[in-house]
Amino acid sequence: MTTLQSIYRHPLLKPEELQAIVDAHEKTVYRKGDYFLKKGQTANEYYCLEKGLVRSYVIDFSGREITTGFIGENEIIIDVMSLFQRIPSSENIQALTDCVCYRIDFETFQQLYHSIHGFSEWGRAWMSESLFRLKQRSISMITDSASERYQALIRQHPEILKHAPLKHIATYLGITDTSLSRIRKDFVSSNVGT
Amino acid sequence: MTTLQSIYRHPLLKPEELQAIVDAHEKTVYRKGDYFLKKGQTANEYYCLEKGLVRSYVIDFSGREITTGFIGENEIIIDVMSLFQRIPSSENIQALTDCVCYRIDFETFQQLYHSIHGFSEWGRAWMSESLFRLKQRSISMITDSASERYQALIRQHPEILKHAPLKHIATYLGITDTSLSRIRKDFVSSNVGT
DNA sequence: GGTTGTTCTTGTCCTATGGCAAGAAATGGC
DNA sequence: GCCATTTCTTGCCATAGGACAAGAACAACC
Repeated sequence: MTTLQSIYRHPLLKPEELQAIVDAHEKTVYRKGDYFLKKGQTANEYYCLEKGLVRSYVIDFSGREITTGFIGENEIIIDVMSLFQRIPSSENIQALTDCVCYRIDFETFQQLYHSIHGFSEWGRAWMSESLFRLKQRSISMITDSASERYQALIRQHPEILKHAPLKHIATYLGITDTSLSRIRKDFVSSNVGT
Repeated sequence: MTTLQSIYRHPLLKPEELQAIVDAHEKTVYRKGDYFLKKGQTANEYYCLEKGLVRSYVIDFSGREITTGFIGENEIIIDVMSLFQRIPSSENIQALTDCVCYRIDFETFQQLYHSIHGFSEWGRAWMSESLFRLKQRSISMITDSASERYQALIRQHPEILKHAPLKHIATYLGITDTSLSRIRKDFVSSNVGT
């Protein structure tokens, strides 16, 4: 199963429709450090990530980078608000590693979205799940300790450890890199022998 | 401008299409304490709120209620994941006051959604904005102090003060009601004479 | 392979918020 | 109006995580 097939899997998409969607994508390569989207730009496309790791972040009022998300393989690299509302992005999206991905531009997407019934159903399902995950994240910020959030993140995205510096992970968790360093030390020593 | 017209305003919706959408809703009344949706139920409709205030919440692992959102007038009362994915809801949605709202069931919605081009555009725009607001909330949990978050919430939804007990507001902000009580005291005294 | 910049760890002390408990105030039946 | 319940405030002490700074480890570049 390819990246695109796994991303677009949906019960209402017939094989030939899925094929049409897949064919609308164009393979693209990004190098570590490249930007998929910069704050202030209006997105004109989105990307399905086959290989690599990506980070999105915003700059807060005091100039500090706050990581808003990590995007892993078989996930979509997109600023929904910028792409669909045609407004300048408020976040930056940057490759943490070299990336292989599949690009589709807005116009092509729109045309497929409105001509293939199952595709707009897929789109709504994808948005629903994004909303759900984001809500889970908000709840986790409230109910879980920083250490629990760290462990959950690493469980879901172990590749982050290799490619993102502590400070990026820390701002995603809502703590300082100093604290994360201490949390990680406790975590390691509590695992000795396992 | 009625509640429904304000909620469904969209550049691609022609007046007669908007009218068809509006006509598909049925006025309903809820009493304070009533549930729009309970955890475990699968949503079969959503509601546009004309008058009143609503709270959504989940129960965490230790049995504590965590407020996940407040819904005010001219906003939509919905569990997106449950309604569109046809799965049991993980949250409870409850009226904090008597409410006047307009109900539309899933089947009717689906039919309009797929027959009126502008309506699915509207739906996607609504989802985009929901995602955006939720992301802003996550960022705010990281960059702002509890006191700043409280003040922002009250600015956006002053009616919450009258209708929600401290403990509901506190869990939404991610703090205890004790802390919120102290924060509010500081806030009041810092505003003496203004 | 040294130099420079970045990342990570660690120490010390500080602050925001939590936990718990008691009492005061408000609210809701009846 | 009275009682029971819930909500809100306050005090005391505990704790998680922050601020800052120094040094160690690592990486990158020439």
